[in-house]
Amino acid sequence: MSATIARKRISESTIHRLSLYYRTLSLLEKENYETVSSKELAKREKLTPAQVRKDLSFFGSFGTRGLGYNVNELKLKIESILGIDREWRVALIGVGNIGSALVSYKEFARQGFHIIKLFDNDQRKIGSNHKGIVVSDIKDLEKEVKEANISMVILAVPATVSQYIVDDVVKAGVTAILNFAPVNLRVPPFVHLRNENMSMELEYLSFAMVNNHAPKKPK
Amino acid sequence: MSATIARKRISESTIHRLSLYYRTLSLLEKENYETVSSKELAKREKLTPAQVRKDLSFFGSFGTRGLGYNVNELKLKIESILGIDREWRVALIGVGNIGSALVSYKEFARQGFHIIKLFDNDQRKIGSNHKGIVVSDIKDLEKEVKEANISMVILAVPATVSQYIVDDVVKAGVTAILNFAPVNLRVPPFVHLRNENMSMELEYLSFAMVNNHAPKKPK
DNA sequence: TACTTCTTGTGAACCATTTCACATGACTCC
DNA sequence: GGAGTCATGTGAAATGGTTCACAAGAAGTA
Repeated sequence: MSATIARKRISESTIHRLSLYYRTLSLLEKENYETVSSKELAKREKLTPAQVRKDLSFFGSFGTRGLGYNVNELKLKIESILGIDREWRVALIGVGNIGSALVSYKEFARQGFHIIKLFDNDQRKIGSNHKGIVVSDIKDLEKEVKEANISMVILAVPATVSQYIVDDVVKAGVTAILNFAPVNLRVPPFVHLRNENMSMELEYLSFAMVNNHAPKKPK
Repeated sequence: MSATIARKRISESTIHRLSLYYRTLSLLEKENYETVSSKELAKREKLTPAQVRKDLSFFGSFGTRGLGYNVNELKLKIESILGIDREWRVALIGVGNIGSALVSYKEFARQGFHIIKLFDNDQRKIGSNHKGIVVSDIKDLEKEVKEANISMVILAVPATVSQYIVDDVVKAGVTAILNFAPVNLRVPPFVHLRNENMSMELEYLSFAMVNNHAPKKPK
């Protein structure tokens, strides 16, 4: 009935792959597939069928032997595992280049991440309206985060100030932070911090080109 | 003299960590550090010193026993390993939300990735100017990519059209693509394709919150 | 030069993740 | 309902990545 609680520690890669499965299941659903096999799912993600089955097996057994997985059912299961079967109330801090792009990024909302508050420290931005949300003064962070019942923060502020801001965010009681600045932030052990480093993948590409790394591991 | 060619296959995680080391070394350089030990570097990245040394050891021995690594020297070495010791000519396709944010994203240029061409298929955008670059018609992709000697493409187009566009990009002879659309793209085996999935980390956060996953592996 | 301290570079040991391989169950068709 | 096919779920094996532990080199001190 409720989500299976994973006891064994689940690897980061497994979780990332669940995200991929979820996306593909949504697509399959739109394409009116009733069921899907680990083989088909694997093919779409360029993985092995065993990998797919093992990933899912950490959380239960959702398939039918001989048939595969019911697309809609599995999608719902993964939604519940990932915790995206609910509405997350998210604040975005830093309405610059990246920040404003993220406000309009529909993919977030589609997965249940709703940006409902914007903050900045720039007087010219405070009070302005982005996609129906008025930018608040970062000084009111703690108060407004609490009032709006925010549980996640996306940080899109310049690297130079991000440690100060993250300290404030933590003070405001937020325990999940997605950071876009290219810096290593310090947070207390009970706070979940993830970094989105957009240069990293470009650097990987450049490494691969220069070193003639095989683009994909051979099937 | 020239870059050490890695013979053993290097893991993706090692390369990603090199990116991190690079960033931290740049910082250390600014802070006027002469040398740095694997211990200090590890501390800053929340890794073990052995991990740092092992990563570097795949490419040579850059340190001095008893002393550590020369900050500037190691930085240059990593630049050369990652292939960011040169200017990469990059085209960005799709001047929407994300696309326009990326044009102004200074971090790319700082690492040698220069966006010098913009493309879109929207007549209202074609001809407009973003940060000094005039948006070209996607129809002229092949011609302009060749003329401008582009070797990498950043794809920031809607998921629905991205496969068509990536086909054109491949036809134009580009072999390194960074895709921001949440789809699995098909490319020939000789093309390097990386995906930047911005929802993935939010989903990881949500998973972690819901499942009380320890935010960080204990030291 | 002998002694101490520091820190690298690296095989070997350890641990985690992926893949294999197969028993098991579901469905279909004669 | 027996035979054939398909595809899951999962221990066990294989592979890959991380950490350990230590020999060896560099610098400083006396």
